[in-house]
Amino acid sequence: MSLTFDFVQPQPEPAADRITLFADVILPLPLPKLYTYRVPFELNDHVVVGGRVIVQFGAKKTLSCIVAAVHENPPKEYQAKYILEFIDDAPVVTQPQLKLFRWIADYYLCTLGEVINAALPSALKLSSESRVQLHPAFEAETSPYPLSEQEQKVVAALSTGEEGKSMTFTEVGELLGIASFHKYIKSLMQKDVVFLFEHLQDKYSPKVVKKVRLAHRFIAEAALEDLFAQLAGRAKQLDVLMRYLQKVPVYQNEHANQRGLEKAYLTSAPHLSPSAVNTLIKNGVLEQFDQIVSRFPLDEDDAEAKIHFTLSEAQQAARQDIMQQFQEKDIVLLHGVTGAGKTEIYIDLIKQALDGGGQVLYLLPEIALTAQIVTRLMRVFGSRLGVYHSKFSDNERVEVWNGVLSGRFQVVIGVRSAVFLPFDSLALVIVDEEHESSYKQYDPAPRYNAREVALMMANFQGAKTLLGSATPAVETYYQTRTGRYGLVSLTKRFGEAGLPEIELVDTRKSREQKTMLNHFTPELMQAMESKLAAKEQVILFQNRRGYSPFINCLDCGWIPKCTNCAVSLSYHKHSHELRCHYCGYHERMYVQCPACGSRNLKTVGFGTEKLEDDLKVMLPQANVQRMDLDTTRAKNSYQQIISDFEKQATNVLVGTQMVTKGLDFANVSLVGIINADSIIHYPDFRAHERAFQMFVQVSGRAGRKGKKGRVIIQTGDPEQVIFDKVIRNDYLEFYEYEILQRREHGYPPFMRIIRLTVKHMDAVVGERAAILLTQELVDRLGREAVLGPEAPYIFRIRNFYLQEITIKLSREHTVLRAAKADILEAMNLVRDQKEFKQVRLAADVDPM
DNA sequence: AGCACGCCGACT
DNA sequence: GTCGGCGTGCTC
Repeated sequence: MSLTFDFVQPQPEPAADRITLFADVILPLPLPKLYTYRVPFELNDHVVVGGRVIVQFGAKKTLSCIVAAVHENPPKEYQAKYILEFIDDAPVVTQPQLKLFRWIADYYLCTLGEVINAALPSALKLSSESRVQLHPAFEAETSPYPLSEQEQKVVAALSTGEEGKSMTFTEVGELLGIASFHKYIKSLMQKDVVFLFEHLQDKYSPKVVKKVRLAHRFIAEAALEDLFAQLAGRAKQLDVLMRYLQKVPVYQNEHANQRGLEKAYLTSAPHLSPSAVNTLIKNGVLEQFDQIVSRFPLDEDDAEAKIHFTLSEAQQAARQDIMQQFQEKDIVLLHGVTGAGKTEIYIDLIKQALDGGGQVLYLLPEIALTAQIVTRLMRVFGSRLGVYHSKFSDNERVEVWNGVLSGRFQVVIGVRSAVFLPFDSLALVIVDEEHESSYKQYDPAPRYNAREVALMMANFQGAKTLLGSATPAVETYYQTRTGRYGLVSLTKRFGEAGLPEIELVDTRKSREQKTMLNHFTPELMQAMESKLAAKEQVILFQNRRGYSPFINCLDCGWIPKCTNCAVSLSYHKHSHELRCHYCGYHERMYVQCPACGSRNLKTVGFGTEKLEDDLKVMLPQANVQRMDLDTTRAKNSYQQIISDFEKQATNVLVGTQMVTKGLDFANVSLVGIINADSIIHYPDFRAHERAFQMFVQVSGRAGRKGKKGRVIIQTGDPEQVIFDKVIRNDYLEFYEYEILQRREHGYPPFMRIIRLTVKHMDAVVGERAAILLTQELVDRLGREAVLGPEAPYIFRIRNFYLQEITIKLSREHTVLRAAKADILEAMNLVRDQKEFKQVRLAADVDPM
């Protein structure tokens, strides 16, 4: 595959009997339509739908893009440019994927380019880098323009070496040793000394290991004996050779020698001399060669280590039930309490699907995709398992992509974006923790929900989908009631572990009685002390990071605010900073009030950091660790905190959402929810659902392996209906209560919501645009379907003023289709107004 | 998304 | 007088 090309486009005169092909391509840009390029005739055989091609887009840009369609219809309005180069002989994006991507773009109101951008690992996209080359007509003696010293340097570098040598911009910068080298390139171009071109590079590089093997002529026994004789006295070389022969049974198996041995195995061995290895290579005893290897190595031996487990009776029954329901329904919800052993059931079903020859996709939220679960699946599925994680490098992602394409990986366990992988014969899709809001991508388009995309993909490919959760999304459970989804419930915890006992503690009462110890009620404090004394562990959940959400001057009332967003700055004690949690703006903590000079600066409210600080004082004997966005930013810190907790090096773990899922530690006997009210009182129709899920999920961390756990929820309002359901762990009752609310107020699952956000640097312009958009929507959809415009609670983020419009639609497909067309039309109408050219509009379908 | 073309302020 | 700011329009 060569990626260099020249700009002289072939212009064959099309003969009458020649077929001229055109390709519609998807550019990796947020453009609403496809662009049509002409296929050079002699490359007609190379066009593949789903393959990458290189085209010139605009005056300067060269891009790689995906062929979406090939046809013979020349565009009428314009002259199509030629495709410059074909990168792939076979599609990297398959037909089923293209179909799915079109559905995503359509459903989530975004462009195909945006979907492609999110879907392809960036290493499958090509990067273009500008290069300079000496102009062929340039001759130093005849050039009419004088060159500066710097310019001469560049010319000298370009004229040494072979004809037509080129340099990248970066290299020119390095040569001149300055950052501002662009002016010299520009000047050289004006003087016709150099010209520019774009060079596209494939960013994916396979992993290569250096290997060695015994030169062929020594394989015969006699030759080898001769060799030993020759090397007599060269002890180091003999050592190396002995080690090689020990590891590679040259006699028994000549192929073993062909495969060779990793060079590093010899050079980095403790008692061998690396230079002796090199000498043997130099003298032709050993041959060195490169081998492309997978980044996901797996010894065949590992397959032997497969674990065998048997399902419990309850699990067995659930599995049977799921299979039964799959007979009639494509989608089944497995509603199982935390710790019921859903994973074993999944594994069993995956095995069965693989035996039938199909592919399996197993989706997990990012935080739940831990090394533990991967190791477990590896043991069962060995090299057939691909792992798709956002922490992986791009090269690793390309390998998973190609592995799915080639059939090497039949099972993939992955996060949200794994739905974009090139499956073509899915038999089973599992969406674990299906209620998780992290399945929904919020910011850059496509604003998709991986659960819904997975369901659609399964539908397209005739696969069955199993949704799993202890606290199913209300929308999902509703579908089991309508009969669209099947339902299987697992209500008992695996292995005797009972459900934890949940108690409410009234913080208002404690405050009145002045018995609060910082932010802890005496009940929680006592419970912690007794659990710690019993050498058991504690998890504390507080849904706010930092030390305090804001600080306040006691003398003049000043509160520091973010300069870019309409929020107060949170105080982070460890870094001595005030930080904005929306845009990342930060400044040093003040010693005195900049408004009045007072030193009476008080922190108001509390976050995880303050809890950690307080606990270290209040429980000096305990080892307290904090787990939130701030302590897990570094690559392995999350794993480190988990493993410390697992080894019981830490006794108390304080954290945000992160502590609510995936952590299964047998020794945790107490979970504390510090401030339940902040979770319940949230201006959103899903607030109660989220609160219920969070409380139940975090409670599930308490008590495993036969120990009964205890959960203490601190609240100022214990009368809240939702607590009653949480305490009895009664999902059904919660559901019945919640579905009534949804029906009454016209929320999902009864109505569908599309949220439009209008952003502008100027609040007034933004508001005017929002009013116009609302009017246009009302004209098309009717008054009752459109709510707003309204400035959200946080009305300015990153210097953009926000306005929100909420559209409620009936769930009927035909209504939805028409409405989406209307919405796009209204948005385009606003965009086309001169006054609103700078306005940014975003649509979020099914926001969470 | 880039990048070129096109109209108004501080400099050789 | 020009260099260059970034506003808006287009890319097959």
